[in-house]
Amino acid sequence: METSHHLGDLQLAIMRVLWSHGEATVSDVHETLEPERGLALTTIATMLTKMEKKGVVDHRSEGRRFIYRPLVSEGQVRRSMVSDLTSQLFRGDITALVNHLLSEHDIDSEELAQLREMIASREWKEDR
Amino acid sequence: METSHHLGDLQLAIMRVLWSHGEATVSDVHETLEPERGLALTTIATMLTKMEKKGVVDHRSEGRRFIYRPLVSEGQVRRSMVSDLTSQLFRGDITALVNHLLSEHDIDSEELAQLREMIASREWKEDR
DNA sequence: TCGCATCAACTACCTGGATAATACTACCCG
DNA sequence: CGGGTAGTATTATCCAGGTAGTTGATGCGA
Repeated sequence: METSHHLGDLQLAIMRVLWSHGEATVSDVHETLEPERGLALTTIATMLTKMEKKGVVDHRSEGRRFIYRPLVSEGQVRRSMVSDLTSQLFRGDITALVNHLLSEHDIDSEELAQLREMIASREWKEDR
Repeated sequence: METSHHLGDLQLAIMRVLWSHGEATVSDVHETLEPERGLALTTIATMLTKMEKKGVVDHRSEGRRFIYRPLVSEGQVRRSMVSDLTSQLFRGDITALVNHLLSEHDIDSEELAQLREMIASREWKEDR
């Protein structure tokens, strides 16, 4: 598997709602996203239908309303999207991506220290 | 500026040809991509037209054929696409992305050492 | 019970990426 | 000079993401 779950912007926003709520109705999602997006409720509903067709969410009926539930985890989506980008732009070379991040994006010394920490603890784990 | 140069798969492949050749005709691009993609020449031509309309390439005529030239650098595209992904998936937190890379993608100890090196040299540069 | 509010279904439209056939044009060669 | 060829322009299709109106069912409140 590892079936390239490529999601668009709105789809991600919807997934984020589902991930944090566990499950949600169309209205729930709509209300949550209303402030920053101001989309019609039908837009959300349509999107959820499409996403269900794609297999990233699922629903069950409760009375006349649909309760949606994520079928893929945030981790899966991240892995898949990060992998896609890495292979597209860096021929799959993760260190090349990190190198890019270090040289082309602003990282302050505090963050650098954090990164050093992360790597160190990875290395310990490695030769355990 | 920093105008979000979001490119699709084929568009990236075409850009890569232009970046490595400096400039190229439609046929050049077509011949280069033929092996792995097997696309019609007109497909490449159409794509280049669209890309020109978007402002990522440029052309001049030489006789009856067009010589295309990239208008954005590989670095710009990378920055822009990596930034997009980072803000989409990690709320712009670069260290979160690196953390994700470390824990969710396979990195061998040699690569870890490389990363440690990168960070170290960054830190020196930082407190110069 | 009747009408209104709620909610999903259906349909539609726009954009951009990907793909390609067909049409047009200008040059070169015989 | 006239036609074939090389090469661009035009046009079209398909798909997915994004956006939303209209319609249809249904249950709740007066």
